[in-house]
Amino acid sequence: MAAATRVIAAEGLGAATAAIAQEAGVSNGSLFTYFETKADLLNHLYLELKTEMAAAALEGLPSGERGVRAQMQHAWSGWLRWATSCPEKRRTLAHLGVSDDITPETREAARRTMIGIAALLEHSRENGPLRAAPLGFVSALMSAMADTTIDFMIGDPANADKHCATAFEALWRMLV
Amino acid sequence: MAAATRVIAAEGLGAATAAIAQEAGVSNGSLFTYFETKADLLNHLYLELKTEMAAAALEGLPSGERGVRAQMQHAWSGWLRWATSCPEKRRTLAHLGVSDDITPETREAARRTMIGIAALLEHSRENGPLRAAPLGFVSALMSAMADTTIDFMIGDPANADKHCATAFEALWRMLV
Amino acid sequence: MAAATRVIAAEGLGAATAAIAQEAGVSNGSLFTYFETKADLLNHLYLELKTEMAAAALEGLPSGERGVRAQMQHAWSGWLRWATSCPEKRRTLAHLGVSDDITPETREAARRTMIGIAALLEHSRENGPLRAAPLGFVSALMSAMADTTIDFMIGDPANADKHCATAFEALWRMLV
Amino acid sequence: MAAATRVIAAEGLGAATAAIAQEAGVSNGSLFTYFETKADLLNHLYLELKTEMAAAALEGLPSGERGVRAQMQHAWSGWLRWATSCPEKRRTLAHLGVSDDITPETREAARRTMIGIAALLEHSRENGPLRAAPLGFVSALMSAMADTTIDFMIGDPANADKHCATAFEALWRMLV
DNA sequence: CATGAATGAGGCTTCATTCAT
DNA sequence: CATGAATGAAGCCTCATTCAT
Repeated sequence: MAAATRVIAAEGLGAATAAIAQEAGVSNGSLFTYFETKADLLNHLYLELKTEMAAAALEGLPSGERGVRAQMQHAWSGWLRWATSCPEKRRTLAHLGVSDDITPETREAARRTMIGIAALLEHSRENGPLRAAPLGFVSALMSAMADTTIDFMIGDPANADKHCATAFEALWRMLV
Repeated sequence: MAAATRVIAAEGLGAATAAIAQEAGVSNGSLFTYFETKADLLNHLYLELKTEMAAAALEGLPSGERGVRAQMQHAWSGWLRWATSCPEKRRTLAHLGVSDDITPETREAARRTMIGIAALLEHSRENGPLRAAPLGFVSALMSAMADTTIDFMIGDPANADKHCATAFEALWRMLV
Repeated sequence: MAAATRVIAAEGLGAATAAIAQEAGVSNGSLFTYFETKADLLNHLYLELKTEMAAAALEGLPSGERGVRAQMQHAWSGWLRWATSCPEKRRTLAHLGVSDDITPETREAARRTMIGIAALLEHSRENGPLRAAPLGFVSALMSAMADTTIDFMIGDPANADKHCATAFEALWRMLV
Repeated sequence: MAAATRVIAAEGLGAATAAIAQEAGVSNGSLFTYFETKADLLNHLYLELKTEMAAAALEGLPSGERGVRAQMQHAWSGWLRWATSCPEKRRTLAHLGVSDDITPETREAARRTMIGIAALLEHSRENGPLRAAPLGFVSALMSAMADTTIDFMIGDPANADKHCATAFEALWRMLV
């Protein structure tokens, strides 16, 4: 799993299964003891990374009495910090996100791991101008902004925190 | 070029050059008379589609005296309308956007075709809260929002105009 | 052994040893405790099935005083009844019969298990037109006719007995 | 095609496509320019060999006024002579005949190439003891006898003609 | 003796690219 | 310049067999 993350981050989804196996220190045949198919491996990896990302966002979430903005900002920071501190995981996740090998079932499962964040988002926008839009749409907008911000944080580490904060303010203006 | 758009929209970047040639009605060998390499073809296609997209956004742009908001809204609508009315071009562009075969030079050239939009954006945010952020960052945020919105417009055509408008308002709140 | 019969009947000689082991309810490794090699397993299986087939043909053979035709017909019926009542064994035997993994030694041993039938055949043809042909040739002709008949009995069960009798009469005309 | 015949005769159906390509003097990739699949190659080969075999049996067939027995004997000789003079084709055909890769369509097409022989057979048995049996059954019996005889002719070339004649007499006793 | 994960050679097939015609 | 057969490297996956536990 970790080996696959590294290899895919470096070579993209075209990475050979043999390369992943080698990076993992096992024979190429062994890989298929654990995953029936390359696609199967990719699906597992996608779900694992998404789950880890969601956990990073929600870890140590302040209680609701601190206000939903504080909660949201915490989640945003956690999310972006995780992504910038594990650039390989993030890069691999980006590759997987656009792969045709990821099944709808896996995407749905991944969506469910982010349900906590969706709840926060729902709460944030409930009285704001986006209150009438589909939640999935608002979520997707937020994700897209996060991804973009992460790219800039990685590309310009000196100002990473500033970009993170700037984007959050922009997001918040969008929502409320 | 059009053939490549159709084939890549349908089969992804893994599409065989032979399939593209066949769709274009030429022999597979001929393809390499026009493009040295598959990667070369992809780079040309990327640039062409990006250029067309930028043109669609800026076509019929109202004069500055109508206000920058009106200009921006026009560009936004043009952009999204183009993307939703040519889903194959849009899909192919999305594939190309994440390809490792697109060179930095091509990406830079593509960026330049969008310089008109960037100028609009610069003007829009000049007194707003994002005035201090790098323009590239703000551009990327806008592009990400546009892409996301396009997905929802295509997925829910009945409400396409509503989504388009909703997202523009959100974008504008972000900017000013 | 029984598991191998079932699996090979279903999947052919390409059946994986792991599949056979699983069908037998043992681990794939254990299979190689009993058989050194897949080829070894196949040879044992071939011999077992051939032996069983010969036994089915000769079981309850009437005494010689009833005449050699009666004996031969009994053997023929027993043989074909066995094959049609155990189609998996028959199918597997057919697969094994053409396999390169079956050694000459095994084939020779299998031939010996059918020595009783050969004796009957020898007795049947001793004054007939095939008296001068090599016994092995006549045996092979009979086997080929039996195999063909079995196929038609399995494919057309309603007339199985009729086909069995028809073929025996044809065989007998050949022999005497 | 000829290369495939040689390689399959020597190595069986497990023969690697690469080996066939090499024997044919082309690269392994080229093989798939002509045949979509290994199975496709096998089906073509099967049909070609069957067609050739049928042609060999019927070539120079005497006119009906010489009597059906003379015609049948001519066909039988032609058939067996072809098989014994091209042992590789014959061996390959035997392998293909039991392969799961040969589709029902191909088998049906092969059957049609032998329709001339079937007609002869129909004529031969029309007043004989097998007149009531399905023609397919009688055909299959004849084929099985032919195959067996061929094996003995190849294994004992010195007596090939004698075996050929012996078997024909046996066949004729069966039929009339 | 049983287990089952590990092995790695080998098979089929794809495809970007070349080149003789 | 067009053609399309030929190329062969590379990829995914299977499976008989081994061996540490």
